Amino acid sequence: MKYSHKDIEKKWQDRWDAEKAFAATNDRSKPKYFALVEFPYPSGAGLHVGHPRPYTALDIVSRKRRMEGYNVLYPMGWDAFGLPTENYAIKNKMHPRTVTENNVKRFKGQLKSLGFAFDWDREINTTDERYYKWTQWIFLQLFKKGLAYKKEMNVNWCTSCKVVLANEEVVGGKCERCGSDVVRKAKSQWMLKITEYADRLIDDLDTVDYIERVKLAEKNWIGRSYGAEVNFDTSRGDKLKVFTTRPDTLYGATYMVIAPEHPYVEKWKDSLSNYEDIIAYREAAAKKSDFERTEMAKDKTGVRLEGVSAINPMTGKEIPIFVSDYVLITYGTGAIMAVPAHDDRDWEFAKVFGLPIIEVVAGGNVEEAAFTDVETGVMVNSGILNGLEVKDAKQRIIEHLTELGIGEKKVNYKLRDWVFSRQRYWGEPIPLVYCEHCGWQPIDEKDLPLTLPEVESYEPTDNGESPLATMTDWVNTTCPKCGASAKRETDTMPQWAGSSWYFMRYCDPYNDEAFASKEALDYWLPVDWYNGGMEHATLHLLYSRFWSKVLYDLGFISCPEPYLKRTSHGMILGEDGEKMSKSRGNVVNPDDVVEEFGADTMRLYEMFIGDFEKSAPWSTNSVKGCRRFLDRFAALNDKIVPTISPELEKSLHKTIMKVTNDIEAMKFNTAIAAMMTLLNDIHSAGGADVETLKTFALLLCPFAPHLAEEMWASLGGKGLASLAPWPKYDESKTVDASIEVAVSVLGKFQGTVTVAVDADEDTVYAEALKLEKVLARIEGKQVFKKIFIPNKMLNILCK
RNA sequence: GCGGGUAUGGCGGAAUUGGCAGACGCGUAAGAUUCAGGUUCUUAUGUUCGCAAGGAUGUGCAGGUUCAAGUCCUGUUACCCGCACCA
Repeated sequence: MKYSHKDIEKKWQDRWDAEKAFAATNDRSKPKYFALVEFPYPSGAGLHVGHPRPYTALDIVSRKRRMEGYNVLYPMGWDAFGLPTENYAIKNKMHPRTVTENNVKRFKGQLKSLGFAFDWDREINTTDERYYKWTQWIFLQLFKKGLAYKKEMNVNWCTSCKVVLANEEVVGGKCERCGSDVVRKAKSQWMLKITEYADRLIDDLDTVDYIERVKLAEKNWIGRSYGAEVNFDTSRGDKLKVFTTRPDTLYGATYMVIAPEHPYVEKWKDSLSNYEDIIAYREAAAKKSDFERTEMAKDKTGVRLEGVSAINPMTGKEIPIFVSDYVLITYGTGAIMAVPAHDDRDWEFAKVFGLPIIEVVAGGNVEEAAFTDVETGVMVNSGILNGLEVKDAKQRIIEHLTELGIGEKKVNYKLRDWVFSRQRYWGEPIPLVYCEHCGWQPIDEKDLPLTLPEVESYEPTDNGESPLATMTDWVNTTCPKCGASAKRETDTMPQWAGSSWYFMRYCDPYNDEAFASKEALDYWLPVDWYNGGMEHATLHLLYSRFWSKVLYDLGFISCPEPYLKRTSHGMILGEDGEKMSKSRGNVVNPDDVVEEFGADTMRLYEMFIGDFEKSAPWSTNSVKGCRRFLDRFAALNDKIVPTISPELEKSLHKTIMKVTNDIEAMKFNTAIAAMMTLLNDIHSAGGADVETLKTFALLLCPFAPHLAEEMWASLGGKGLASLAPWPKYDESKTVDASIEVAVSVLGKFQGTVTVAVDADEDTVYAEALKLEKVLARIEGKQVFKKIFIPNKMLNILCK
């Protein structure tokens, strides 16, 4: 059989479509399997060679599951709201919807050309009214549960996109998307209380099978730390509350620092003789972007509050208070007790301002550097804590502070609430109305979806208002509660909204009564295997877990964790080993590869390229190697023989075993290597019988489905190979009757002997003595010990 | 600074978890097929010494444990990815 990918790929794709071969069924008696890949943002650039890597991997898994008899759900959709589309639409004077439609069409064609076994009947699109109706509905549930609130706050403002960014979207002080500077700007924003779920988002990670680095990234991002809150008396007669993870060092607190934005600056205004200086410092700090602020991290600056001081509750000593931008208003209480002897930052600050450094944990030299070790030190200069280890001192002091009523145990998180508003057009409208009498009111659920109005201009406004704000007809409405005139919220939701629950919609995509029926959700959820990019560990993954937990608490779904298993793929780099980018000119277009070599080669290559979890550079030569393998596979069609040797049969069964196991372990590269070995074996043997070749075709089917179908059909296979039962191996045919055992003398390899499986030490030794090299090595010496590992090796020790 | 990861031929990568390092593929060389190029097939291919038989050496670097180390331990270097004044 001459292999021509152009002749067969379209043919089988059409056949799969016509037979709805990959549609999930309603047969709920079968075990289900929900395999999920992150749905793409349909950008104008089209599919990138990075996309097919995870898609192929889970395509292989889901195809295997289907062949194993599962009712498989492997869906695909479009995460289509978002800034790039809107920007492109503005630039080219098109409607974002048109841009989205075009891009989706292109993406879908590309995905189809790769032969993925997606259930296209369940295709979803976040910009579809019938979809975002339910995104809005879920938002309303959050609002009604008190998890959404509006807050005037300093937000991250991208100067180029003219939009507010979530903390997660700011990378190194720059906009994650466009790379422009991000500055702070005070704006009133909708917030979601993800912090209320911080503990569960950490603790429930123990119940799921995520690769470790994803769990770690989430834990670090949430940043839970245990410590205490302590109230310090001040000379104003009020209390200044701090959070510390080192309450054990309280005796060493020689000054305090509050953030420049701390409300006490205003509260204490009358007592502050240098109030102007403090305000000047605060304004200078506000002008700095987060990035600059971090850049200056090395040089500690600050201003002492003249006129107010505090009392160290343990030593009774009066200590000064400073404002400094190394203390963040957004973390803890926005104020700290400073212990220069045992904190690097406090130490640096103390050196600049000439403040006392008092050692309270022995073990270092606090004149040279802060001693921050918590494992080895012993408490000194610390009254009731003297002699204790740090760990015990922490506990003791918290008990003591609690008794005195001036402190208590406290947990803090780095995680901030989720900034949920965007001042852009191409997003889900937030379904809330502001009434002067009733405040913020949800619109009636019957009135959902609240559709995006047609506007003249999508341009963002310089004052930071959403383009929707100019649509007075749309904005002016009536209060759902009292009927008085009211105004709609004009901000839209962030792109993360639609993707926070999309996997649930796949379960029941046409439902108009609910986001999905309880029955469908109970059957399909949780997702059995979810693969996606590492970059989403702290964004999408966290957000969607949060929404899932809320829906779980409200009784809409039955699982507290949406994804049972999460894996992540490595990036595909350019041929030069650098990240693919237009500017480097190293971008490979998947369409070109499919055109020249075929989808099967493309799929095979992307799996063969290396360890699935690691990055790997593209190599056109290696692509050719994969094509060669398929050519040689197709050639088997002309090499049918009546029977095969026991050796070849063994090779077949070993390959079935290896491919079966390797797919589960995501070791797609070695699974393919095993099939290459089998192919070499068959060619060396001069061919194989029909049954062997049919089995081989089934093994290859998840990887290179088009050619596998073609081979299966030409060998007389019934129905589609994609729906045939997955091959089984005979355990007894995977073990060799005889085996090569390595022989070493004094740990040095000398050669191998062939013996029966499970041959004992004496037998192997007797064979070993027939090896010339072994004899030469032990000649004239006395063998005093033999180390024997059955079926592996024999090491002869002599002197 | 903190956290995580990686390091194996000319290249991408294997190695049953301590037991023959380099599977599989690419590339390269020689030969066969072909008018020729391409394709295909055969053989060789870590480095090094040697005409050869054969020897030595070899998994970033330096030690260690062990009969035996790519794999375990200690130290160290380089690169990649997160987070980053989080009290």
